[in-house]
Amino acid sequence: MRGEQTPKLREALEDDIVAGRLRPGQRLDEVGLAERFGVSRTPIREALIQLAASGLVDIRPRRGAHVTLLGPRELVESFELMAEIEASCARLAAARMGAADRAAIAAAHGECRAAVAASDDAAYYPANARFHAAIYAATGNRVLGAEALRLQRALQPYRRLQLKVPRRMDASFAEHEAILEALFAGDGAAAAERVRAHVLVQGERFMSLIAALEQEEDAARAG
Amino acid sequence: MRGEQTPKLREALEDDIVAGRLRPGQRLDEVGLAERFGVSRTPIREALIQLAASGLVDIRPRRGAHVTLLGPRELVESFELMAEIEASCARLAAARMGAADRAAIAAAHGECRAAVAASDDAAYYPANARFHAAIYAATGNRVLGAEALRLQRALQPYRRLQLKVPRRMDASFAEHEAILEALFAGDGAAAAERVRAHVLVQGERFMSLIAALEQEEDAARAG
DNA sequence: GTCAACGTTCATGTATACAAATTTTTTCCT
DNA sequence: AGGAAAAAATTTGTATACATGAACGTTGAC
Repeated sequence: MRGEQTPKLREALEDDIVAGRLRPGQRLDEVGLAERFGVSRTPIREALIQLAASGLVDIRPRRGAHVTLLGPRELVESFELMAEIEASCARLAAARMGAADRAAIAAAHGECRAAVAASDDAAYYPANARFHAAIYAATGNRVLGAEALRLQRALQPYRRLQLKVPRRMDASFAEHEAILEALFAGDGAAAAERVRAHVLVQGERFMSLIAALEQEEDAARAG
Repeated sequence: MRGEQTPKLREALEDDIVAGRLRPGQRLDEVGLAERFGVSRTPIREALIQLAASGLVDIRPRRGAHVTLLGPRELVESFELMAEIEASCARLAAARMGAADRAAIAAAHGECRAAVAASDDAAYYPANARFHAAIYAATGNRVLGAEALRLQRALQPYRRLQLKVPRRMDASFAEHEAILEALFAGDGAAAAERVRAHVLVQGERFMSLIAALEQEEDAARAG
């Protein structure tokens, strides 16, 4: 074959997972994927290994690859890590961001506001992701930014579950405003603390939702 | 073949890199490694891909795999990320650690003290790593701890360069004592700040060293 | 009727084969 | 002799083949 296949395969599978077309826990059959993409198992395996490294896929020896399904504990811990990293980003961004960073953050915030005004969930998600990513970029630290982005993607499949939480968008946007205020005032400590709370509360919301879903499942099984 | 080879290969190569037997920048020839380990290229490639994901190896399409060689900028940024993550670990550990965690931290600190007393560099390195790892574990957050450990290993090859910095061990140990004091007093904010400074100053020491080395090289080339 | 043991089937893990690309070496021209 | 172009050689990326281990269904016994 002509070009390098593995990177394209990795991106395609990553998009499928992040976008929710492949659900957490779903099996990723090598031969099936190979047929679907018209390649051999070799580049499929290499792509899966890379996805496993970034946390989107879980490979267990002789048991195949599955879309990562985080348990309650891992989910809480992952959100705590995300909260810590994002808080660090906010603190550093408050101290270092330039005019372009400021503009990018404000622009993403504007997109969020538009989505809230239109009550458009589908539009709020990417705008929210861009708002956070703009803060990562404003740190000027690419290694840190890449790490934050990796975690953001790994947790994205679980954010989808949160769609049903009532008035989620409004609360999220209000928190964003408080974060932006602290950032633009150059108050790194306040920005960090607000970001930490913003991310942690998301994790807690998931936990409630997951607990509710599991209770439903238990009830369904018992009934 | 009998067992799964890829995990063993990954560990062996990881050890070689972390221990400095494979130097940053060094080429990792697939067929050479395959012959050395008595396996085919397939598991070697898979191990290299995993190492690339954890940051120890750098793979560029059609140009082969090399032991990761961080440039000055990436090195500074990586140490900043490490400092932020370790600071988070310290803050959380101060709030959550139990008696067993306390004992593990104190034990590792004792090993560091012994190495300092004996002026034994070779013994200080692993003891230092265990001291930091004990703090990661004391957070009770395995995801966060795994992330901290991954970074610790990825940066280990560069710590080796620091051997020549005079009185490094004494300064490091004094900083450890201050960190331990804050941790055991339950002062998360102080512990976090002291850990952050402790890690950041290491990064700065490397930078000075690297700058000096590069100047030497330039001088050698010019002379 | 349920459970366990066995055998079949299928997927994974590794080896080998082949093609494309990069690097190195050689050769030719200035 | 120095450099550029071409050819050889090495190396990566992918495909295919094969062996081992796991999942599944079937059959038998209690």
